[in-house]
Amino acid sequence: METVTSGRVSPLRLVPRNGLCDKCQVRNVAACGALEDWELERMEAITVSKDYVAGQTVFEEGDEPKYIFNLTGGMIRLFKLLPNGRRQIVGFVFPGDMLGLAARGAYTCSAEAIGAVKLCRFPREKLLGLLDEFPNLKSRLLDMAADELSEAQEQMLLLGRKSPVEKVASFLWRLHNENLRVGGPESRIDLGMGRIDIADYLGLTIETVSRTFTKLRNDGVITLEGANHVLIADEDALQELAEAMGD
Amino acid sequence: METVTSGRVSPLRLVPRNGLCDKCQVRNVAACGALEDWELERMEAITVSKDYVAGQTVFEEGDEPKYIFNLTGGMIRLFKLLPNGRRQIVGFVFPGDMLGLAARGAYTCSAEAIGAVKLCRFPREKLLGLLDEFPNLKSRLLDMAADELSEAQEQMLLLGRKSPVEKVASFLWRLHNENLRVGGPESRIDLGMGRIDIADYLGLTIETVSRTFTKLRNDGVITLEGANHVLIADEDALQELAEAMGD
DNA sequence: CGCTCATTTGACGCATGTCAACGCGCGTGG
DNA sequence: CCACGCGCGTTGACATGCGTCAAATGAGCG
Repeated sequence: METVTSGRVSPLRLVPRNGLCDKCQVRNVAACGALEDWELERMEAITVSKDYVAGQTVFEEGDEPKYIFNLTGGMIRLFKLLPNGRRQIVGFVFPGDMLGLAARGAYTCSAEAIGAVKLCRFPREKLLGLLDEFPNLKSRLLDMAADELSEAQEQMLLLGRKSPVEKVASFLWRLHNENLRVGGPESRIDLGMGRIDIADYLGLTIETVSRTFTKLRNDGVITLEGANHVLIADEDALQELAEAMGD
Repeated sequence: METVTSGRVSPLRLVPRNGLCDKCQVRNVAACGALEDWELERMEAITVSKDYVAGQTVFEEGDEPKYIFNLTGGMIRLFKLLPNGRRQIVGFVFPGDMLGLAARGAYTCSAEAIGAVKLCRFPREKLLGLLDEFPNLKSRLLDMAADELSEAQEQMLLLGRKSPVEKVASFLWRLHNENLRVGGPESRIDLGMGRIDIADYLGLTIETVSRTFTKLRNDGVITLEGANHVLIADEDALQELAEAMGD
């Protein structure tokens, strides 16, 4: 947050043009925030806006990566499948995040819309071509890749070495921080997905996820508002569980 | 393997100079392979070669990332620790790989030499400065970050959804392919690390790792040559286990 | 009101972690 | 040269936490 990223946003003026990007909600957090106006125009020329419905596939693992995307609304799950059907969700995509960037030769995982989704689509080749002209953007993408890698490492720690309670607490803690980042409500978390997605993200079964929510409620750490909303009752306790402070 | 990476190596001539890089063993696989001779000279000017002994720390999670490294010999483990001491190894570094590149603001994990290690060290700021002059290198780093991310996703799948047998088989399969990549022996795998490292990489205990090796031996998939060398007895069986084809 | 699907809860078993003993190789020192 | 200790790996006995299977409950919607 306090790095290269933050210094970048300020000097941009949003001059009125008639393109997509002017009304883009995520421009301040997305990669295009690194662009000057004239660069943005070039981007816009190769950009198409696309809508997806809940459950719709954006791309599948192994597909030729013809496009790179920028999520402007909704939420996407990235996952890999084993031949026997077991699924691991390797990440969620939030508004402002890039999608399909890291793919070289083939998408390394599949992407599905969780709810209704809106995204900007760029032909991969053309975007990569622009990269040579816009060194700013290239650096920005490198930074984003670094952040993704860092998150992936954190997730490996979670999957390999955390207990179910710690996993669920970590998951809630992350959503909470994502809320804070985009200036959402203080302590009300919208899960935005079902128990299956949570389970496949945390390497658990839906039953264990459900039981763990119940346990956290009984321990006074959270309150449940229906199945899809969580109120943080004891923020310190949640953080300690998430970071596995108590043995 | 068949992507951007492979086309890159051919046009380079190794003109005789008196620098470090001329005798570098990994130049063909490392990032510096993307450089022209005059660029390489610039790199060399900021490069220092360093040696580490077994178990020595290269950097620790949270440290300010003053340096970026390129491993030229030996093997390094990257790991994260939980407050209670549990450890997750998030990756191994092989000769030719970059180290500490993704860090922004702080190293995201710790790095230790597994055996004796030799690496090239670049001051981070200076290297990043050179990036603006060498767009080739920047692209190459972006590609390397993409590959790392892909590996991380594969590891998440392993940690979250594979059984112990599948985990160990995957691990052996990876070392096997790494062997092939660098033109090593066909079916003899040098583990190069102890059971604790394997366990902390696969999210298991050392006992389970040991029992799993024994099971794979009894099932005729591998042969054990001491504790540190594995012969692949049934390559197809190993691959099927690694990719979780059965069940 | 009743269907369907998601979530919760319960009962049970097994796989994997835990704790402990043993064997082996290796270096050190008597 | 052998005795010893130490670290590492293997094996065994045991327990328990999580997955599996099944049923109950609840929410959304026609």
